[in-house]
Formats: sequence, C-alpha cells, structure tokens
Amino acid sequence: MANMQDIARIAGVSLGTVSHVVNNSARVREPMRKRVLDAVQAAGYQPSQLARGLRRDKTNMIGMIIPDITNPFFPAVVRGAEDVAFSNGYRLILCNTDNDHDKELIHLNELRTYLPAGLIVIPSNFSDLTAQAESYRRAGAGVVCIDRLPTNWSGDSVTADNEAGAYNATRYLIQLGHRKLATITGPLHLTNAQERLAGFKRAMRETRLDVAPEYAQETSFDKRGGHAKALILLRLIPRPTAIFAGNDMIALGALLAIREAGLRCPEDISLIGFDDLDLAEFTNPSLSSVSQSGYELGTTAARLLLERREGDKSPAKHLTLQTSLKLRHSVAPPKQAAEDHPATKMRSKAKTNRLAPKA
Amino acid sequence: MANMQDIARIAGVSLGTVSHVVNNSARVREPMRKRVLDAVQAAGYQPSQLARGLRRDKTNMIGMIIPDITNPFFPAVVRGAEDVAFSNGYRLILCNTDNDHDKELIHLNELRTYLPAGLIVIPSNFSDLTAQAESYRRAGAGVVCIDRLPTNWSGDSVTADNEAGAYNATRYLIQLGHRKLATITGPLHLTNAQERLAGFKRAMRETRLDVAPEYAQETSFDKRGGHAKALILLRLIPRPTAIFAGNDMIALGALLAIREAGLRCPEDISLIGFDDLDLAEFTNPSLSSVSQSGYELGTTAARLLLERREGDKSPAKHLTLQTSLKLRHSVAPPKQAAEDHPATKMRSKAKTNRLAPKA
DNA sequence: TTGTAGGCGTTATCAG
DNA sequence: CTGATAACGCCTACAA
Repeated sequence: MANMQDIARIAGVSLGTVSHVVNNSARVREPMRKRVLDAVQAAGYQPSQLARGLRRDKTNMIGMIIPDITNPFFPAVVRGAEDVAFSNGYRLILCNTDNDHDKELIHLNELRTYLPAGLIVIPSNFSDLTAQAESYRRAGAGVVCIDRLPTNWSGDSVTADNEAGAYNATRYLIQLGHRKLATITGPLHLTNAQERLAGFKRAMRETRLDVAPEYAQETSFDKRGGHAKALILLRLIPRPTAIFAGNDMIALGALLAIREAGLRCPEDISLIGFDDLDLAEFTNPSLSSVSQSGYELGTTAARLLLERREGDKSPAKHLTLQTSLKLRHSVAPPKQAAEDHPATKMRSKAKTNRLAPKA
Repeated sequence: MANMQDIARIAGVSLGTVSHVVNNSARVREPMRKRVLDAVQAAGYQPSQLARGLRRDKTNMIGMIIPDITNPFFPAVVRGAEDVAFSNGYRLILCNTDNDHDKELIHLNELRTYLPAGLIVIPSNFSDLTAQAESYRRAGAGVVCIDRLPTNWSGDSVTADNEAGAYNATRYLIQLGHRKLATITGPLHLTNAQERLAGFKRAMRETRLDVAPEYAQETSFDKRGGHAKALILLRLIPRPTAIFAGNDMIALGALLAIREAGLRCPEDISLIGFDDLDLAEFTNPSLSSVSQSGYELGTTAARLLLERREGDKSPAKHLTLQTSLKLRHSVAPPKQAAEDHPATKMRSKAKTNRLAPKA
C-alpha cells in the first residue's frame, strides 16, 4: 500500500503538498497539482482512514446498533441509514445486540474508540444510555436513538407516530362495528409498545369501550409470543371479534393461532398488525397493518446525524414519522354487527387506503 | 477519552508497562499489574482501535460487501458472519453494492485503508475481483466470496450446493408425474443462477425430457421478474404443469401471475422456489422451496476468514453447504398424470421433508 | 504557494 | 520485569 510519502517521492514534491492536493486544503499550482494527481492515480493511492481518523480525531464511520438484523423490520432501517451515509462518504459499522444490554454496552464502549462520526441506535431496552451518549457528544459524535427510546432519553430521536398509528387502526375496527376488541402488545418496557397500547386505549376510551386487563396481553415482538397470547384471547368469553397486534410478527403468530383454533380470519375475527412488513402481503388472508417506513427511519436518523456533524447545535430534536393504515383482507365487520347494522356507511380515518378489503 | 499515558500517570508506572498489562505482552509483577488494572477500571479506559490498528497494521474489522441487506436472503448471512466475528472480537463493517460494480470497487478500495482483518463478499456480478483480492492478501487480509462467485475466482469460497438443490427439486416434480416442466432462472451471469439451471437440466436430461428454450426463462432475482416471466410461461402451449423458480422471490412473482391468470397452484400448476425464506411459509399456498441456510453461509465464511487470520496457509478452500427440499403446499401431481398413474408410489430424493404437502 | 516538523495513541524494540 | 523511544500514516500550523 502506497502512502503519502511514496506519492510525494513519485511526484517529486513534498509530503505536505500531496496532503494539500488530496484534501484541497491549500491552492496548489496546477502543474504541480497535476503531477500529484497523476502519481495518486498511478499508484492507486488511497489515504489511510486509520491514520486520518487518528489525526483528525474523527473517522468517517457511523456506528449502527440494532437488536437483530434478522428481524424483518430492521434491514430497511439499516439500508436507509447506509444510503445516506454512503452518499456522504460515511460507512456503517453494524452491531447486533439481541436486546442484550451487556452486548450493547460492549459495542457502545468499543465503538467510541473508532472515533465514529456518530451513532444510530435502536436501544436494546429501558437501559439508560444518557451517560454513554454524553461521552460521545463530548467527543463530538452525535447519537440518535430510533424506533424506540431509552428511559429519560433527551437526545435526538426519530420514531414513528406509534400512538396515532395504533389509534387509527383501532378506530377503524370500531367503526367497522367491532365492540369486543383485544390487543397483543409488545414488551411494555419498550416505548413503541407502550405508545401503541396507549393509542389502542385512547380509541377505546373515546368510544366508551372498556379494556378488561385480560383483553390486553403483553408479549415479545415475535411470532411465538403472538401465537401464545392469541390462544389465550381466543378462549376468553366473550371472545374478541378483533385483535390489534403490536407488530406484524405478533399478528402472524395470532393468525396461526386463529387457524389452529378452527376459526377464520376475518370472518370470525379481524386482525391488524403494525409495521407493514413485506410479508403482510403474502399471508393468507393478507394482513392489514399500520404501515411505517423503516427506510425513512434510517435515512432521517442518518441525516440528523450528519447535520449535527456539520455543526448544528440546536436543542435535541424529536422527529416523528407518520404512519398509514394499509388495509388488506384480514379485517371485516363482525358477524353480529353486520347483521345489527346492515348498511351502516363508515368512513375510515386511515391516511391511505390503497387496497380496499374485499368483504 | 483517557489514553494510555493517562493510565500510566494514574497508576504511577510507565506507558510501556500499561501496554504490557493491557495486551498481556509481558509478565508484569502482580502489585503493579493490579495498579494498572485499577486505573483502567477507574478511568473506563479502552484502547483506541484506530491507533492500535495503525500501529499493528491490522484492525479488528471485517468488511462485508453484499448486494442489498433489504433482500430477504441476506440478513441471515450477515447475522451469521457477525455472530462469529463478534465472539472472536471482530466487528463488521457493512456495505451494500446494489450489484453495482462501481460501488463495489469504491468499497473494495476504501475498505482496504481500514486495514481490515478480512473481507466477506457476495460479488455484485461477473466482475473479476482477482486483482483486488490479491492486494488484500498481500496486506495479510483474507477474502472469501460467498453465495456466488466472480469469474475466475480462485480464492476461498462458500456456496450452497445449488446444482444438487435444483436437481433434487426438479427430480421431485418429475417423480410426481410432471412432464412439462419450466424454469425461471436468475440472471445467468451469476454462478448460483447458472448452477441451479444446470441442476434443473440434469434432472430433465436424465428422464429424457427436453427443455425447449422458451421453457427456461431468465430474469432478475426478484418478484417483478418472476411475475413477468411466469406470465410468458403460462401462455405457452402446451402449458407447463410445474415451474422451478430460481429463488423464492421469483416464485412469489410467479405465484401472483398464476393467480392473475385465473389458474390455481398447485392444482393447475406446481411451484418450487429456492432459498426457503421465512415468508415461504406464509404464502397462499405455502411455498415449497430448496432450503439453504444463509446463517450458516455467514458463519462458515467468517470462520474461514479467522482461520486464515490465525495463519492457515493451505490452498484455497471451496466449501459447499448442503441444501434440503422443504415441501409445502405449492406442489401436487399434475391433473392428467394423477389420472394416468393414480397410485404410483414415489420416493423423494429430498434430504428432509418435514412437511408433507396436503394433496 | 510550498515545505517542514510535531504529534494523534499504540505497539514493539531495546536498554537498563 | 520495567521504562524509554521510535515508528505507523496522516494532517496542519507555521515557517520559508
């Protein structure tokens, strides 16, 4: 690997001049400049990011800490972040935590020694990252939390409007005529799960429907959890006629449970998920879901980081991305209600309804 | 950020001693050792990976270059690689190429300046990476290609046994009684697409079935491509009774096309994909597929890299991972054949058939 | 406009 | 066994 010294030798100039040309840090006379550029070309020279980072006290890396890239919602987030990072000359260093706080700390601590330009993190849980973040900020690196927030988080953040999304979904079900609604929430120590539950409850409260505790089941954000809790819900009397699931994986598990219980979706029970994963389109029946753009989450976070890097010193920003209700075939009016109010016209509050569900 | 000098001061020893303690590079007397360790603890000291890399001429980073993390097959691969990397003290730096050779080159060239311990790459296309790889190898960093190989690749590699997987799937369809088979292949400049086509053809040849050119359509590895080419296949006379798709995304598109054409899967036409993505389980009907483990692909590649790093100088290794045929509901005997040979007992060559397809 | 030199935090070598 | 000291490759005052 050729270094600057080599280039200087080849071009017959001093090392400093090469640096100036490479970094445009001083106007170098054209002929000399060209000699340097030619030498760079000829030698295939690339400046050492390591040395540069050490010297500048900052690298072009952005740390990205997520729970698990294997979770279908996250790849889009990562891709979004990588796209804006890459086009601005930054690279992503990816860390999976498995929601394990210790692993998160390991990454948080080590990453700092790379002097990254910033950090994008989907916090593992309720862990307080304030101290860590402060230490990054002192080093001039921004930290933005996305998707969900640690407790007491006062730094930059980007999240979906979980509350409103859940509210709209629930409200839609109510407007369809459902009265016995249940929800399966994600882990309630996660802010996004909390907010989705809050949205659900608000819609219920508004219609003076109550939510008995056993109609709101908490579980992990995965299929297995959705399956188990749905089985519980299906045994309740009266049985709920609609379920709002905390995310699509939970919904998927619920769908499985419904089928196993010998019930049909949406005839016997309606189902709405959250995230609008690609696979929502392919389930049977296709899954209605509150759509949020993981990609946009990623790009927004990366942009925020880069703005900070450019010197934006304004107070912490809390960006909220809108969601939209994507209706597919997993929702229908409840059987009784359909008979009770045969021709009630209803208007959805959904922001976008590209697909109307077939009865 | 405290540095070694600070620790030395705090512990009242020389900088060199701190280094020795931190790296276990010399036996330091216990009391002194403890003083150093305490200081490290107290200051929350972490060695600068940047400085260390610069000095040692090697970092603990592993570059991972893939086409697109958003493609559902890749997250598992990345996760596999990250898991073994992490547990050995290495970190992953993730780069998406979008199959764009220029982007690939940018990453390849820049990544080198981080002095990574190695590189795992899913090549963007037929691009010849020999020169690049050579330059990494000279720098003491291994390069392993996975999933598909660049032309003339003579370095380490890990791939699925694409040929055998396709062969088994095709053979299974033939044994079910299908005679008019078609295939939709991925881009034939990719070795994995080539190999899958080769497996398909071998099975056909063995049974003396011929493959007219229009029964083997080439397209990109995505839903849209599968959709378009399936529509073409469905208009052929005679219409194929079974389609082997180059991957699950293609199969998904084909499924859509079949539905649109007013046909039923598997009654009118059987379908088998490749990859066994999570979503294969949820399609309607659920998709039979040649299963390969992306996770294992990732772990195997990372391990190979680390072995090289430990000094393994043996000749290039070409590791091949076995596939297995996962049968679900998208396959059935052809209608005519079912009548022709009503009770033919058939044995599948599939390695594992956890789920028997319901008629 | 160009060149020189110091130092970023480590590690490795070599004296003591 | 411990401590100085010289690189690693680059950037950036500052001097010429």
